[in-house]
Amino acid sequence: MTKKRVTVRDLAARVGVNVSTVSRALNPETRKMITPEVVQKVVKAAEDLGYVPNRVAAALASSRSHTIGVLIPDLMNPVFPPILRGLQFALDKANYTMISSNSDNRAEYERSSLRGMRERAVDGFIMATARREDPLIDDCISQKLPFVLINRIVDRDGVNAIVNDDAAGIRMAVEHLTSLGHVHIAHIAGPQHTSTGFTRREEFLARMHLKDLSTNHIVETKTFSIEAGRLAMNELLARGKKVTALVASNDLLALGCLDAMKEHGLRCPEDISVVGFNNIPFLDRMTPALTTLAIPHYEIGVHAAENLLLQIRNPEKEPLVIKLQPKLIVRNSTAEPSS
Amino acid sequence: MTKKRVTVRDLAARVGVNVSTVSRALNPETRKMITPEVVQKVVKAAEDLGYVPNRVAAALASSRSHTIGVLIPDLMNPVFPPILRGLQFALDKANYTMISSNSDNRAEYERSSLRGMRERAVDGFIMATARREDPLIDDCISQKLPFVLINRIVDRDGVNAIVNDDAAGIRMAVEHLTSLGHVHIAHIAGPQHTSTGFTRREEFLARMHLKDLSTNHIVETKTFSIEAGRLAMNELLARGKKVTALVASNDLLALGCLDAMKEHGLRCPEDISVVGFNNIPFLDRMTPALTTLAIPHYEIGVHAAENLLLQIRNPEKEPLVIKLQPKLIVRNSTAEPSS
DNA sequence: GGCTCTGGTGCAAACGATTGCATGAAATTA
DNA sequence: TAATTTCATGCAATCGTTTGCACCAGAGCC
Repeated sequence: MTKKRVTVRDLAARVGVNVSTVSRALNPETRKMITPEVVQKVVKAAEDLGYVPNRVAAALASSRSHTIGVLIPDLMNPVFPPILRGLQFALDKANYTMISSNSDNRAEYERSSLRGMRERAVDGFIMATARREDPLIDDCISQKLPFVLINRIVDRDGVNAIVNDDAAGIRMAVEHLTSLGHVHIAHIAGPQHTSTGFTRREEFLARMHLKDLSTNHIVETKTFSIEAGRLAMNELLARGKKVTALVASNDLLALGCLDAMKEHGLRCPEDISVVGFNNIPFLDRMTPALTTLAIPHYEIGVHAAENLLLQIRNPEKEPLVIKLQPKLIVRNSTAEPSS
Repeated sequence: MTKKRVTVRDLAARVGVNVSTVSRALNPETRKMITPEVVQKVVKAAEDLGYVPNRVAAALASSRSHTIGVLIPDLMNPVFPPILRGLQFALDKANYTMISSNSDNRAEYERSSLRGMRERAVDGFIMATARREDPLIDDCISQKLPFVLINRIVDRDGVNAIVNDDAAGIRMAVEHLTSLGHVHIAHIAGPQHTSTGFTRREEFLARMHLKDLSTNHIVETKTFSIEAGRLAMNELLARGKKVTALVASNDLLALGCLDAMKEHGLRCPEDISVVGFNNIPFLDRMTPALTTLAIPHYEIGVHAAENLLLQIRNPEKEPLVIKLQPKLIVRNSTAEPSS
């Protein structure tokens, strides 16, 4: 009537060995302890009986769930899907799965997500939600939970992270604009509590100083979003100072800037050149196509997963920060200043 | 030295009750069996000791993992992130989590994903990967696994699904074009093994027949992708027949069509009007901004999760198909025929 | 005041694996 | 040939919950 689940016990009975032998025969890591011929038989029995291992039981017994948790601040931001693909690719190879959660940037939600994941006994975390000072991450450290940060990093060190080389990116952006002849360059800075927003702004300042250019045209935003970009640009324009180019802390902000410019009857790149950051898809089809910095998202995912797995296998592993290089993609939202 | 995990046993000892009481006190569904005062004490002890329940053990014991599996065909397609958000929203409320997997449209991968999820003892599935005839789904049915289909549906019935009303969408698209005065209308049809590609094409045929318009201009693609759209459009143009408008089976195909048109020196909408399907983000910023059909993605996710949970709680539930209405978004990739 | 209910708890058996240790036979060595 | 090592396998405890059933005291009933 009620066809019960097939368990290792059933396989053991059928092959005529102990469950422990079955367990070892089925687990690639312990398979070598068992006579190939027995392994053979066990595998066949498993197929015949349609055995589906119960990873939940395995997780409980071994206290390794082969699952990791992923915290994403904003799934609607197109940078994340490719990262998730990269993660999945690398995790698959190691027979791990992920449970992911989108926080919409709400710290409280991140905390409860993390808790939920811990309850589900994940073996580690990938976090893309880090703020520069983040109690959640301090908790993870003090509780010795394995994790790796992506995109955003914290101020303290001793953590594993795979990030974009933000400073290098801004350097390229500024270099690009100045080489076109721009001197009145603005910066729409992202949230300063995130390392991305902060680092990009810092480097912008540094580069501009180096070239003896004015850094008076900086506006900070509260979030990385189109709307925030629009508001910031409105503020910048309201100041009435001369600006012929701007670098936005990311593409969404850049889009908002373009919207605000349109509202003010300003053209891009004729009146103001704009460069973004992230190279999100489809923006090459806009008019103007956005000049931006491409980031190897997929690779970030792959590296993050690999790093995390290393850490899980060897908790003593030295923390590692990998900075991947961005690439400047010049399109037609940037041009020589017309004035 | 090694601070052990806090378990129900510890709480029981501290409060001076049996573990079963602790378990019942902590579980909202059984809490009412216990004296409020005892519940109180247990909860306090849990907080004091920093108890983190082990859902893995709970899942094993109760054979309900409170986890569902989600199969996505192409995470890079912007329709999916909002669906995932909708899913997460509805699952959260019920204290469920999801593990999701992106198949890149590979049936083989879907099969192994599904297997992996079953091993992880998920309580049900959300599948966006369905082909019209899909052995994987037949398997799920015969094994009585709870699942709900989203976006795409299978030919057989008796399944739960939350889909867009594709026929209605195409109807609107054709209506829009004919009311502008178009008569030479082409259709770039998506893969016919998916219900979306198939239904949209069928309805296109039906509508055109109804209006006594020629249906000679149909090209089918193998995938829903920009590149496939480009190739299809090239083929259509190579036929050399007069076409003043086209409806693409989805936005990605529409983008490909626009690319092909550009290569051939054709303008949109002056030479050919184009309407897409899905309303993916940022396409309102292109030139021309794409006329398309908006689909309530987030709601699809919410409904799908709710439906699945219902099904999990009551396996005898009657299968339900919900069709959500799309909305025509007219932008400037469509205009009156110029000739 | 005896008798049935009832509702709160305790007991102990699952759930389905993993894994340290014991065991015994075969293989190696002296 | 005896002693020793090695290797494949078995034994049984364990992981941390859930949950059916037994139990008992007090409440309600006649």
